[in-house]
Amino acid sequence: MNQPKRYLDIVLDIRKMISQENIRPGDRIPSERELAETLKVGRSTIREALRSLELLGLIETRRGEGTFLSDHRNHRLVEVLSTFILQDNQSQRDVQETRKIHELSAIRAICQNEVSSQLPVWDSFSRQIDEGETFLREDFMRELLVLSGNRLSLKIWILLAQYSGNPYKGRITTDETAMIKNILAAIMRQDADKAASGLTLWIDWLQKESTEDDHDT
Amino acid sequence: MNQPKRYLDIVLDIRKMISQENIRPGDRIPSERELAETLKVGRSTIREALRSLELLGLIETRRGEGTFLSDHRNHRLVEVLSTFILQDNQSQRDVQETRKIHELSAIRAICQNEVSSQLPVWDSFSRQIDEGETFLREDFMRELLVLSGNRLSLKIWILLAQYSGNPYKGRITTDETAMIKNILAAIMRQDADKAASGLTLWIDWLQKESTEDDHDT
DNA sequence: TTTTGAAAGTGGTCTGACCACTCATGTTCT
DNA sequence: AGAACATGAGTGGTCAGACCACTTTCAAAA
Repeated sequence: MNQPKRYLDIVLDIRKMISQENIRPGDRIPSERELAETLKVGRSTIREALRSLELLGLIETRRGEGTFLSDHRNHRLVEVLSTFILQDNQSQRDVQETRKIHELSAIRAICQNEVSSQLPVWDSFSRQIDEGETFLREDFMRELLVLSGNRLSLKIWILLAQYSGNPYKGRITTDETAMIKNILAAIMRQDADKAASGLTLWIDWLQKESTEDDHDT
Repeated sequence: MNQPKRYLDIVLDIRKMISQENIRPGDRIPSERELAETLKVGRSTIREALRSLELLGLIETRRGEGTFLSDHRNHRLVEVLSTFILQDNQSQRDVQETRKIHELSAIRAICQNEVSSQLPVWDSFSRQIDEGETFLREDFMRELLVLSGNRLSLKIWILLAQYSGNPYKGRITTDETAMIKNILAAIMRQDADKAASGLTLWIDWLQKESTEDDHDT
């Protein structure tokens, strides 16, 4: 019977402490020595837990200052993780697929809401396309997630977006303008099914495009 | 000029070593002491890197045996992240909504697949209802997620299920049998839209039924 | 008043020491 | 010979203490 790993308990303890003390993103958490004494474990054990959380981007450490709850704006872990996890095809497919799930649900939610489907932002996107301006695909997608109103879904999506390479990272090309305008039109007339199928079309097209362009970092 | 974190380099070094030595999932990687000597750093630094990778589910350590490349590419990160993500996002609505998103996507995926939509399990559910047997709502939902084939989505769903408490925990009642049979029929004739709308109906009904349980921690 | 610098506090790293556990090897007993 | 046992080497788990590099603070000096 293997003992449960201490440092895992520590991770949970720290999390509990954070919620109990009402520590918010950006706030400082107790020092390593302090945590070690409070939780009655060695400092190295504390550090193993903290380093794990740091690699996940959940906390941020600054030498000489302390350890802080992160604002969820960090990438650090992503490159590392992608080289490990995403080598597995099934995993990578799942990430893409799950991301798509959230995007499709978001666009459906928007269409079903009279307010968010009539927002000037859609017109603005449409006008940008007409005027030959480009924008980041990711910005468009993020807008969908934000306006869907589901903050949890948004957070999950942001995570997945970090994991899922760069088909979304670029700017839209003229090849895509027709598809996007279709989507925008569908949103503005609150046609959820058409908007969803249009978005599916676009995403699938994007992923097909990116499989031909393969880079290594 | 802040020095870059050592243990982050170590993570990359270990990754490089793994690919160079052609270590595959399930294989053993060098011991901590060995790594420390090879990479010319202290053992504690090595451990911080390894613990991070372990929390991510990338490696597995067994006391007395060694450290191994993780066999199953599990997304343990989701579990850890969730405890942090959900802490400030206590809007139970978002959790329920996101859960629904995954359930609906799952049932759609099943309908669009000739194999999974024709599995005997659906007939089995149907027969159980006819014979007056009951089953846990959660078991039905889990079946959906499992058969959707997206393991990441399943992981997320399991998490959300833990956080979203009650409505799914019970057994089906006679009030629901008609709705469920509708859903099952739609699945078996691969009617994704009908299956999805039927499931929506059921879920909304469930949530309406239990509109008195509101906890905050 | 402003500047300076020493001290305290913090994370980063290393070392050496135990402990608990697994496994292979050798030894003893039957 | 075969089986049960004992031992020791190797490994991860944890701890304590020691430096180092860095930041902040604040009292002393200019």
